Amino acid sequence: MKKRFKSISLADQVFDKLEDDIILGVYPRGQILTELGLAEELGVSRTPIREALRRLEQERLIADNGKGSVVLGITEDDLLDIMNIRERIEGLAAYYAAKNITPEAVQELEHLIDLQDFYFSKHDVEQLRYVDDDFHDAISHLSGRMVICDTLIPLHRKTRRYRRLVMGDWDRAAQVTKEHRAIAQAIAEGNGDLAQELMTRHIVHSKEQLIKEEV
Amino acid sequence: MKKRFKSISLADQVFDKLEDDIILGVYPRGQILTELGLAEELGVSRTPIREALRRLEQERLIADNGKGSVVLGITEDDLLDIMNIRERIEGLAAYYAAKNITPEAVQELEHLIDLQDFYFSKHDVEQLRYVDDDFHDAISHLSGRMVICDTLIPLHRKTRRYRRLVMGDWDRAAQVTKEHRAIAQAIAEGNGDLAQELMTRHIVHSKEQLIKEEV
DNA sequence: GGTGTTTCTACTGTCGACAAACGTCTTCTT
DNA sequence: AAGAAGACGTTTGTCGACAGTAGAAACACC
Repeated sequence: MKKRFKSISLADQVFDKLEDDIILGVYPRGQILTELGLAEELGVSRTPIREALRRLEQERLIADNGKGSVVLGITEDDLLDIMNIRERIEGLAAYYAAKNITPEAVQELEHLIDLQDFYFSKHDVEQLRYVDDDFHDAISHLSGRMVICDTLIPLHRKTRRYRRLVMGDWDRAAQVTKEHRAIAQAIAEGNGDLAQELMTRHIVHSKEQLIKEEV
Repeated sequence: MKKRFKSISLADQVFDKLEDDIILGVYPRGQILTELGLAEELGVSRTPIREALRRLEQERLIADNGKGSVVLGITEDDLLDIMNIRERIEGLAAYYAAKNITPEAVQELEHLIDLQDFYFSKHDVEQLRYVDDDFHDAISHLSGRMVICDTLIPLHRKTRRYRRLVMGDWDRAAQVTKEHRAIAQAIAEGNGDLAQELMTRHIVHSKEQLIKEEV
């Protein structure tokens, strides 16, 4: 049997945990994180902590403050900017995904759509949120354009916290599943222009929903 | 006298050097870099090298290959994607810059425009390239939107190599200086919509120029 | 009491060392 | 001769240690 699960390094684990905690607000904006403190808290040496902090710094989730790292997190302005950027870029990803479509890709998208329908029918908000993430990440990957992936996927991760809120609105969740299905179909048919337009509209809707919730 | 120059850590220096070397092609695509090899070559220990490699990995300039890191660099596809993304985002930066304009910001932009005119009159292509970089970075910063900065500035860095080619075309360089001046003026006047449109058109022109050169 | 100076403490930057993982080459067996 | 098994070398992941530094606190002096 092929080796399928590559061992995750401690540094990766620390990064995943800290990223999640910061995005979800476990570490609030303004909190100071020190390498030694985290090392003790997580029971590892400073080396993997350092690596994780540097990556968080590069994603601007924390900032070096001379004395420790201060948590920045995601502000409401950030969130608006993220949606504005996604609104302008994510259609490109869908376009290229449609242009590069393969039978395997179609299958992958269909699987995600099926999952989405399943969790929707079960009213499982948490899982719907994950599938939503996966759907958008999958299309980014299917575009085959690395720069687009690198631009979009960090933005997807940063919206995780708020995605939960949006998906909690059941009418919107129903609309999302419908829009996703239409996008997947356009991509499967290789209709790049349609996929691009549907995706852009989808993000615009999500942005409007988000603005509405914040008020 | 105030301490003005913060000491740059070895890791930062290594990162800057490697990033430059990869973007400018000193390390060609496909070359394998090992931590130990670089440590010996640069005369530092593996720790700062590791940190630099991880950051390069996050920018997808290299990829971990199990045995060392393989240089990816910037492909022509990447470059096209970068310009497509900038074309869609950089107008936003200009828009916000115009909205947040301050007297200091106006002065900074005017200074960059003056510099640009100066180097243009001296036919100094190399310096023009730097000023071009600075101009676009400055507008990103003036937008005051961190997510936009984080999206655009890495893309600016990655186009450094090709910017030199473009600026070598003297007609285009003249046009660039004119377009920059118009953008700076729109921003200084606080005209966000105009700044956005001028900036977008400017990037579109640059993209078209780039495509023309590659053929 | 306020201000400049010194000390102190906590943190980061860097290093060398050790162990685990992975591929490679040799060697043994059939 | 071909294939399997094991030894070897290279590279990375992780650790603890040491030095340098920057801010804070304590102290002395006016």
